[in-house]
Amino acid sequence: MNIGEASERSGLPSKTIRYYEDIGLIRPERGGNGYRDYAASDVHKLRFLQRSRGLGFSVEECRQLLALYEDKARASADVKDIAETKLGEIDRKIRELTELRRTLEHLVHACHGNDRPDCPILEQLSDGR
Amino acid sequence: MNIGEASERSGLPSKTIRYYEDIGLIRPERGGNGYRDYAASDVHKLRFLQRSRGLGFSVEECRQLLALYEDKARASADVKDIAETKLGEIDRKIRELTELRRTLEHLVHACHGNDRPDCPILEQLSDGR
DNA sequence: GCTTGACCTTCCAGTTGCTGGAAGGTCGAT
DNA sequence: ATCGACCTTCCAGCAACTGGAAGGTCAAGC
Repeated sequence: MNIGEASERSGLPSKTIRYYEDIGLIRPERGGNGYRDYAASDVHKLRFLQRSRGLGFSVEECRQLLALYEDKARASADVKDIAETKLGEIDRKIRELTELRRTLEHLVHACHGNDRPDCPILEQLSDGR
Repeated sequence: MNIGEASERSGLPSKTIRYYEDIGLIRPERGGNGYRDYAASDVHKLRFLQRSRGLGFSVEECRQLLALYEDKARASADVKDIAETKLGEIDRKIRELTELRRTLEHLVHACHGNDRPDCPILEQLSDGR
C-alpha cells in the first residue's frame, strides 16, 4: 500500500512516516515507480510508534520497544531486561496518569466555583505521593 | 528559594525551568540580586509540568491544564469543558499504556525464545481495538 | 491520447521544546 | 580576598517533527 493509506491506517502524518524512515525506524519496500510500499506489518509498527510516542516515550525508547517486536531481539536475553525496565516506566506512567486524572476530577467536581486561592486537595495532589 | 532547589524539588533541569519562564508558563519573583525566587506554589506547578510533559501532553496542552489550577480559570464555565476533554485524553492514554503493558508482558513471558516471525498475540495487540 | 487532479517523490527551511556552553555576576566559607 | 558553587543572560545546537517548493506518477474522464 502507498504512504497515504499507511498514514490513514496508522494515524501518523505521511511526513512523520517518511521521517521515521530517514532515521531508520521502518524500511518499506519500493515499487517500480519509486513509491514506498507498506506491508501490513509496517502499519503495525507505525501504529505502535504512534501510540508509544504519544505516551511520552522518546524516539530512541520507541526504537528499543520496537526492537522487542523483532524475533532476533525477542530471543535475546538482555532484551528481557530492557523490556522489564520499560514495564517499570509504563507502570509509573500509568500511576502518574491516574493521579493526574484524580486531580482533574477534583478540579471539575469538588473545586468548581471555589475561589479560594489554595485548595488543599490540589496542593496535596500536585505534591505527588 | 533559588532555581537550583526548585529544580531538585520539581525534577526539572534549571535550563528547562528558565525556558518555561521564557514562554510564560511560570513567573517567579526576583530577589534584589536578580536571582529568581520560587514559592512553594511555583514548585507545585513545576512538578505538575514535569509529569504532564512526561506523559505526552504538549506544552500548549500543559498550559491549558495549568490554567485549571488558577482560580480565575477554575470558576469559569468553559474551562470545565477543557478539563473534561483532557479527562478523556487521559483515560485514552491510560488505556493505551495498559495495552502496551500487556503487549510487553507477553513479549517477556509468553513469546520469549519463540522464533516465529509472526506471533499472533503481538499482531493482534499491535492492531489496537 | 491528453489533460486534470490527487497522489507520490526529494530537498530544504522553519518550529517546538529543550540542552549545552560561554562570559560574567553573587554568595558563603575558609 | 579568594575559592567554589551557585546564579545571570545570550546564543548555538539538537530532537522530532512540519510546511512548502518543484517535480514525477497514475487513474479517470473527455
